[in-house]
Amino acid sequence: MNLQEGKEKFIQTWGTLGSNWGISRTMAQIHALLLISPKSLSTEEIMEELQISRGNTNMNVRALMDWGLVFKEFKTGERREFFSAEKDMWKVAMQIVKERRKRELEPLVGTIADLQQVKDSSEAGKQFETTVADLNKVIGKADKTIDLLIRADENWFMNNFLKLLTK
Amino acid sequence: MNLQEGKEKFIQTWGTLGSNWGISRTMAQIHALLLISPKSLSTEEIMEELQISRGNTNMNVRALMDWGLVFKEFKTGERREFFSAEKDMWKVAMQIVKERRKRELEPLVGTIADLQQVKDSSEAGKQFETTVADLNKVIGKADKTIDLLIRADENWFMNNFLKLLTK
DNA sequence: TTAAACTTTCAATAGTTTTTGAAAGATATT
DNA sequence: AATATCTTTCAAAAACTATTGAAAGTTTAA
Repeated sequence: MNLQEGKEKFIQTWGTLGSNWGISRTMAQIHALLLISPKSLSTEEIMEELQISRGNTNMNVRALMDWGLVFKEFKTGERREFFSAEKDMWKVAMQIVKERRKRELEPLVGTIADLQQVKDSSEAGKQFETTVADLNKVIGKADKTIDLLIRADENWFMNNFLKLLTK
Repeated sequence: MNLQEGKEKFIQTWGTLGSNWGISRTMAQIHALLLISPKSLSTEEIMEELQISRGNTNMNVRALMDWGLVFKEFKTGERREFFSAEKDMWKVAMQIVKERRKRELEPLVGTIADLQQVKDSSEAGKQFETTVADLNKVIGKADKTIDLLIRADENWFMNNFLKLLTK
């Protein structure tokens, strides 16, 4: 497999993976393209490389910036914007975990609190209460685990950063 | 909020959540319905409760069985099949993790091995190799973590099971 | 063996999501 | 101030995914 074939396969794979995870295929493909590109790319270059329209490119690049996975870069003497992705895959994974927690877990916690207000002594009511309480426990556990993971990671990063500064 | 409203909210919430995770909305709704139902339900009852067609019900119930989240039950003197969901939410979460690992992580490992065959000394080639190698490390880490999680869980279960047997 | 009860399949349809591309909106340059 | 370059928006179209419901298939009972 040569580089060109490898790039295509990587972009396709990342795209498919993304669509299994509620991320649009194109968004994941742009991300993949930027991940393997040594330099930042303009809208034009992304359009060209992935054969997609300007609007589509713009929308998805902005979504990637919302996710904190892609950043704008300005080049001196250039009016256009250039985009580049965070390359450290561990940071990428952490960022995705963080964002999903914010977008999904947090609203869920609120909903469950509401559902726990339901009181009903029928058999169906009992099962409902048990399931909701049990779900609440699992969500709580997941939330704590993710929190721990993020904290550990941030400390690790902070530690390295400090080491670098004081070296 | 009364039980009926609570049930509807639960089913809707689970459905939305599912669709963020690449699971079809209806599949997640059937799952939710079975989770809060104290008794197993027939196709007919699921159709009625969620206002969906027979074909749709059948397809999605089978998909849930594929995921190992729902089981057939036979009642004596009944020809129809009844369905019930695993109620222990921790087991549910574990089962989802296991299945996703099998369906996504495992194929990915193969693809990455292929991508690591690419050799190219250009700058673009270098970045490609670095990204793929880095991704490989993160995937490996994730895989090991999940493996540990599953093993720990299975041991825990096995331990409890043994305790129960020898009590 | 036939009929009844139930499950599965699948082509057509409905619904949802993504993409396009042209127009409008910015911002910089002359 | 007019023009050029680049970015953003959004309605319409295309692509994709889910759902229906009737027909075919299967199993059980008489």
